[in-house]
Amino acid sequence: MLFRDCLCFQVNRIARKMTRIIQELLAPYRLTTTQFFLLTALYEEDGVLISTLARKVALDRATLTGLLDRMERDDLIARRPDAGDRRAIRIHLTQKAEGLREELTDLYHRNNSSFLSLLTQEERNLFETAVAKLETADFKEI
Amino acid sequence: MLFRDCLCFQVNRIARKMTRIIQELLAPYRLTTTQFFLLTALYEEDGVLISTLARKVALDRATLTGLLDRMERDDLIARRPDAGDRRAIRIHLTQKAEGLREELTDLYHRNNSSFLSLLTQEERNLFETAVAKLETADFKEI
DNA sequence: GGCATATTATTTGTATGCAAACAATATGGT
DNA sequence: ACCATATTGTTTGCATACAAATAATATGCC
Repeated sequence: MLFRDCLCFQVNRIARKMTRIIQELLAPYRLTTTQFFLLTALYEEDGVLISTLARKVALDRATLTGLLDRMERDDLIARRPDAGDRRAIRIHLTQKAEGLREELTDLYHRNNSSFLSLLTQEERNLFETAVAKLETADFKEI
Repeated sequence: MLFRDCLCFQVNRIARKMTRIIQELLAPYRLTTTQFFLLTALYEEDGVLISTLARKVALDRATLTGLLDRMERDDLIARRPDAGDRRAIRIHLTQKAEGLREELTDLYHRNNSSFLSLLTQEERNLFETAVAKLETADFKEI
């Protein structure tokens, strides 16, 4: 078997490529792809705990700490203490982020449609299946 | 459309998960997943130029500089000047890396089989097609 | 109430990953 | 030979990404 046939490598390669493509679209907004995804997640539900957000975007909480630091610096989000739990912090969108909501949501849909338009319906279904299978697999005994 | 339905996000998510799974398998060898892929590429063809290697593993040359620095530090590869072109550098596997060839190749196949076993033959074919489409698309006008 | 345990977010340390700029060297046209 | 241009690998600066350890706070059990 050849190196390039490795499934993990292939997935990583197209992940990097897709990320770079979105990155270019985001240049006018001075946002990274990860920040864009995080904003999109927050547009769906604002004021969530950092832990909840981490689960939603499938990133480590430690990764979110730095990410949120930079987004707070750039006035995109604000950290606010949770009322009931003094350990917890809730993330809120700023006015600036709200102002970008429509444009970024539109960009999100256009970009996703662009990716999806490359695939047939059958391929889209497969992708969903494959993602679901890889997502739930535990790979305990390789 | 919901955030998690985004194709780019999904691909990135499973890429991270697959990478983490390989990472655990590699723990005994003190190798990262990227280093493992680079070694696998070199097992296929040794003594290649850094630029060639960068194209093969689809990484930026700047990324390879650091990667190769660490692998040289860990005595896995050696940089040697090219005979004909004084700008060029060829990457060679060390004895230590050669000593790991069989084990790592085996791990590579077992792991890849494990991932592939989740998919039916039809799904594998469709996946390959989808990856190829995403890989060759240029996304000039989104 | 008191304490072992879990959860929350952060810190630290390391390793990708890329864009832009750079120095050294090749190459091609004249 | 000369010079504009391209290519090669590196450097710098920035932004992920995660493991392991940590401090602060909740929770559950007695």
